[in-house]
Amino acid sequence: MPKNKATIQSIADTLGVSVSTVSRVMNGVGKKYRISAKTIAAIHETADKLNYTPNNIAKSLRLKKTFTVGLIIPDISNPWFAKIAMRIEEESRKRGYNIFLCNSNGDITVEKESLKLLENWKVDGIITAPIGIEYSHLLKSYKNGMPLVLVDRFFEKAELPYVSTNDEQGAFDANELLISYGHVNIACIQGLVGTSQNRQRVDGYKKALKKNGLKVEESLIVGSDFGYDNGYNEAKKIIKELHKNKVTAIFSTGNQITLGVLKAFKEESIRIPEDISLISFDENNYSELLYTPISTVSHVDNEIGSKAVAMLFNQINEEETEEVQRILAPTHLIERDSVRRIK
Amino acid sequence: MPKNKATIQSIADTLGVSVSTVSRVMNGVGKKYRISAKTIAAIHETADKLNYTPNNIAKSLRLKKTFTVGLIIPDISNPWFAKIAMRIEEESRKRGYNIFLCNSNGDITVEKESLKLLENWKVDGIITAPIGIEYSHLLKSYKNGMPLVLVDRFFEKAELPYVSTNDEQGAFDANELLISYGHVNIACIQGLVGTSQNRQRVDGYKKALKKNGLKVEESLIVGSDFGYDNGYNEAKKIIKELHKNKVTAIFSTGNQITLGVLKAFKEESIRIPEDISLISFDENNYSELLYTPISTVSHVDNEIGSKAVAMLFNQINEEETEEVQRILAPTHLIERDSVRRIK
DNA sequence: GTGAAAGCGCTAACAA
DNA sequence: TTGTTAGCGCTTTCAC
Repeated sequence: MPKNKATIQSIADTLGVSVSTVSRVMNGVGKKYRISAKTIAAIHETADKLNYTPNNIAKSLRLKKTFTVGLIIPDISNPWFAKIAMRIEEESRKRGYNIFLCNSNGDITVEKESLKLLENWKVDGIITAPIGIEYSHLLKSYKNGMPLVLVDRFFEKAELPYVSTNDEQGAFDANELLISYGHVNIACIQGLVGTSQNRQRVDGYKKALKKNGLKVEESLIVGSDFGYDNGYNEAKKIIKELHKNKVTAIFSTGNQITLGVLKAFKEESIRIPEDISLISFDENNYSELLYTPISTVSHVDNEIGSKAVAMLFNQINEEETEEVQRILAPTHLIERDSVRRIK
Repeated sequence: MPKNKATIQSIADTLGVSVSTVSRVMNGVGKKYRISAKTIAAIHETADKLNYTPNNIAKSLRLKKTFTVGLIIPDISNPWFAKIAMRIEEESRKRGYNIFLCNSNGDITVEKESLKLLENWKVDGIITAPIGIEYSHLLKSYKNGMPLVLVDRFFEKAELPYVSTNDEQGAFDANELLISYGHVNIACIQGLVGTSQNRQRVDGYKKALKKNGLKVEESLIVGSDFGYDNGYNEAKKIIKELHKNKVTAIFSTGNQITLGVLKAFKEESIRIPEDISLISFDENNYSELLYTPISTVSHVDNEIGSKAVAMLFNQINEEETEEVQRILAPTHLIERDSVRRIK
């Protein structure tokens, strides 16, 4: 807090009026209290002169309301989360609320600390894209009366409101496409095990296989996180064992994984889709501009952020407290050139 | 602020001790004051039982310090800014500080509002990537004693500390490369006019031309913002007038512009670099995986965020108040296949 | 039309 | 070793 010292008190003192008068004027209810136009003008003037900035901290303490919403995101540098964060910020600002941002770094300990912190800051509500492994802390906070909405990821079993996308359906569709094109040995490069996202996508993959009478070969479900390196490494392994695993198509569960796979294929001179087919979760504006335009599952939904904010404010304003709301937005398939028909 | 009611007062009451005792225990200075182990345990226990969460608002008001830094970013959904924001959050957290996030949406009015807001919240310091057109509000705040650091963009004329990259040099290098490969009619697709970034990049372009005895043709400097659509539209125009403008190479000032250009070229069946050469500002992990791997100017510097935080804390802790610090990190050229030698 | 004063939850100087 | 109390800046009830 820098030195700026002006308060309503100091304004009142220099003008010889009371703090209540200044407070009223600063809050724009001057004429409602029939304070003389002269006084109002004088107050504004000295406020300017003294470089007065209202103290929201004091205001919040007094009002027991901070006009602030806390946001916990695993990684804002991920465009997907960043886009959601942006919408949340915008929508909150429209309602006169500000954002307290916390990165959880994909680390459950940091997530828990961040939650505690936001509670300490007495934010009016919390929106979070949880790591997705544990939720007792979130549930506790929510049960304790903290307005809370989950975005992007959720917990099937918990009584926690969320807005997310139906990744399982998306994954299912992608793999059905692969199967309909004749692929049987499909590798799945998964993301962070234990997250709802990963579970949904892998489940969609499995369901598509089963529904089409194919056996789920656990050794074909590989990888361990949503990063570029994971994609790169797993792709290299798959290529090396092509004679053994007979893989003809890969289902990548995330955009960074896909980029890693592409890099590996390029290094090994593996052509897409001639040598191997690829379909990926996550649509990006560069997807069609890659050396082979990639077929993707798009779960872009610009409304996720705004829906979450709306849900949160429902809770804050205690409209419809009856039951926890859940929204699952649909995904859709974008077909390009990365999948080859082999039958 | 949800209902949670426990305060140190209520803990004190239920235990029949004083608030100071509770305060001391909650702040971990219990034994320093030789409070009995029994009391300490009892306090922690009831705190737990009552679901006590410390009130940072009250604490801040009392201490006149919020342990909070404000961050104003034009567009958090831009990976470049998001990465910086992430580092800033991380580094601040390490120091026990939290982030108050404001999106300026590339709108100077919103930027000004955000600044005012952060002042009202009495943040201990501000880091901002300014829109880059006006800076009087920032300067005023800084002169008033608010610790402040600019990132990514800066004002040559203002006495404001910043950490940014030397985009002019990067642009210069890129265009010298083009020229050394025999290109003479080079189009420059610029970003938002008036921003330091754009100015730097366009200046680098001009300098390279001049230094090599080429005339700067203003009609070849086109475009108006850093978006995808701008790249797309301008590329289409350039192609349409190829017989007139004789353009053989394009210098794109940003990654989204480049993606737009690529899309346009693809639609028009323009080959890179056979039909036209392309070099772009901004390296991304997909740059080498595009249908033609793109030569880029990389200004990736993971240290921008952490340097900015370090600078800010210098100010907050009033170490070295003597002069405003400025850092310009170097860029470097990554050559790939998108530039053709024509002489 | 304006003011006095209580109190939001906390810390820390001073007392005991 | 623990307690009492003033006060951070603000809003708002009650009083005049």
